[in-house]
Amino acid sequence: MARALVGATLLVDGVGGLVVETEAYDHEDPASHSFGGRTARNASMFRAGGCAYVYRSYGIHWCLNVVCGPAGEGSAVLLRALEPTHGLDRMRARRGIDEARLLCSGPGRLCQALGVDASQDGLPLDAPPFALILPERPVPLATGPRIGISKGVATPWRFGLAGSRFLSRPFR
DNA sequence: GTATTGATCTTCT
DNA sequence: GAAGATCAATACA
Repeated sequence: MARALVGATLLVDGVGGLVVETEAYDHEDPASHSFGGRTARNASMFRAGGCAYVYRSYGIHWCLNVVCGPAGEGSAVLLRALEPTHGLDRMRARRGIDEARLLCSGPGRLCQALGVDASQDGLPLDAPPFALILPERPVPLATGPRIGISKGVATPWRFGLAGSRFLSRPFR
C-alpha cells in the first residue's frame, strides 16, 4: 500500500496534492505504534483499512496515516509529503509561508497545510472531507530507510516519487 | 552547509 | 522521568 499510494492524489476539503512520500508500518514492526497493542491513541490504526489514523507527534504536530489491512491488524501508511496542486492559497494561509516546496514537505507540515487534526481521526478516506484518487499509471519509485525512528531502522519501508522536489528529505 | 535546542502530548518505565 | 513516525529558529563553519 505504501508503494501504491505514491503518485495518488489526496484532498481534504478540496485542499491537497500529489502524494510523493510514504512510509509503511505494520503490526509486526517494532517501530510501529501498533506494535505494543491497542491504546486510546492508536485505536483507529486497528480499524479496517481505508480510514485515517491521526496522531500527535512530539506533542506539537499532527501526522496522517492511511489504515491498511483487516480490522484488528494495526497496519498503516504514514503520508510524509505532498506536491501541492489544489488550494495553495489556503495552505499558505495555514502554514504562514509562501514557498510551495515547504508547504507539505514533512508529515507535520502536511497536516498543518491540509487542516488535519484529531477531528479527522478514524474518518473514512473515500468520503468528504477526504478524497483519495489512486494513480492511473505506475510511477517511478525511490526506496530507503524510514526517518526519525530508533527501532526497525534497517527496514527499507520509505517510498518516494523518484526525483521529486517536494520530498521531506532526498533519497540516495 | 551542519548542529543544537525548544515547543510540550501521549505512552511507558 | 524519559522518549518519540517533527519543525523552526538560532548558532556556528
